[in-house]
Amino acid sequence: MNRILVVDDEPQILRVLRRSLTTHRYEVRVAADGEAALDLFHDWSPDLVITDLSMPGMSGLELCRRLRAVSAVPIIVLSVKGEERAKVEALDAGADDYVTKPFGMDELLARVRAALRRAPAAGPATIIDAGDFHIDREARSVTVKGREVHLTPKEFDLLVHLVQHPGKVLTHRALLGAIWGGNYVEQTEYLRVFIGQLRKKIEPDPARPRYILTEPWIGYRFEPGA
Amino acid sequence: MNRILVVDDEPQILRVLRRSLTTHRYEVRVAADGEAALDLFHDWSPDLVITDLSMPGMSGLELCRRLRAVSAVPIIVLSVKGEERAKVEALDAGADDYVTKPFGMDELLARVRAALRRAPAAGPATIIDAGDFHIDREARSVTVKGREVHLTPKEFDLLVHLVQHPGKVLTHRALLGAIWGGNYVEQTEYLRVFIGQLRKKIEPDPARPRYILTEPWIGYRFEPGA
DNA sequence: GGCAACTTTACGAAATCTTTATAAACCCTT
DNA sequence: AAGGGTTTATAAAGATTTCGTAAAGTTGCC
Repeated sequence: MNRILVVDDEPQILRVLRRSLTTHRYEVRVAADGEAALDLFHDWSPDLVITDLSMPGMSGLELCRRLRAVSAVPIIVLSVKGEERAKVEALDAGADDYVTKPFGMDELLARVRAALRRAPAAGPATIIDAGDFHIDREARSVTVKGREVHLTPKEFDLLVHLVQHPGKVLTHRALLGAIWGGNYVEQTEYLRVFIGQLRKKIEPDPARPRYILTEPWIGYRFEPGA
Repeated sequence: MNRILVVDDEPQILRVLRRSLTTHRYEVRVAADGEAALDLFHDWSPDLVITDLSMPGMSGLELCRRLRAVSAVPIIVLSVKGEERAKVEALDAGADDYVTKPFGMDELLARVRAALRRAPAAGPATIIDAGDFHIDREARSVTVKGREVHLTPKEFDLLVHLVQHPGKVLTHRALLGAIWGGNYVEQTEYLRVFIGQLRKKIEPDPARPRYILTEPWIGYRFEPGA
């Protein structure tokens, strides 16, 4: 069931949207302003955001930008303004779609479906199964061939990143950027020691790795066993 | 530069769209009906499709479905109909967005940007198939006639470069510049030894090369087998 | 303080890249 | 077709960079 966050300062709109969306089997939460929306977004990680453009405090435009800074979640902007200028601004601020009020509920629902359909892989699954590996991202637990292994946070993130791209070579920079952030893309020594730790914990014979293969001068590659 | 395929049966609309899109640095091709659009799509693989809804022959709706059957390319549907019904149908047929004529060009351009922004980064093809060769650039793997061969980074880059220009002679300078950088265009000895290494790994009989042919005094040429 | 996780350092081993040497192939001139 | 000069092929030694690993130092939290 997809989660939709609705942001608007008019209680009446909120009521209508919530009811329609709920009856179409979406899970809905609402926020009355941008601040509350951001909080709810972080706590609840919805699959789609529908926001009004003009709100007290943070505008819908600003909300788009703030969301885009941290997420690729689909955003649909609602507004009474039909002016082209506003549409262009909103779309360039990161909105995926722009619907002018008054709108037909069926159209909005169709646009919601379209936005969700193309959503980047419908949100990373919380459980990952790949070969000998079983990973639960929520519980942050890992088992290899049924044997549970304890990983530290960084080790866990590193493994998840590798497992999510089986067979592909991930460059040192890509891994460092993903786990440690963009300021650490040069610290290849971090990678060396953490890959070493990981192998010690998950490889049957750490000296001759079977899952995490090194691609000299480039990066590392994950091969799911079996 | 992004490629956009525009489909409409009205020459006037085509002219307007082509001009606006071209001046905004998109590469544009047009088709007057669905059949032509599908052909052009396969030959040209555009990054985005803009199509009218009502056309002679295959409708825009049908075109959406046919495209969706083979691709996730973003589709923007244009139509004079403002009826909600048509919008819902088009969006559910796989369209990403729906714009009613008459529309503002700025809005359409903004929607084009939005659609391209969330498109899965249509970078240069990651998989290259040429004759006996199968190269996956993401996995950095190479197979020749199904047999996997391991290449070092420089060897890999060199091979990819050759394979990307089958039948063409690449000069020493061009290859050196592409793989080692502009400061090494004179080090033809590098090329000699790396071409040698490559042939040792991929040629059935390295002494009588079949894939990587030398063009004396000029450079090297790649011939895909089969 | 004690513990776990992370960061930093150091060094031998491994892989790749660079350089060199020699033989073979090629082109041009005579 | 013979010879000289140039380019190419190949092997192998040398240099450089990176990788794996252990261990010591640091940070933050209970």
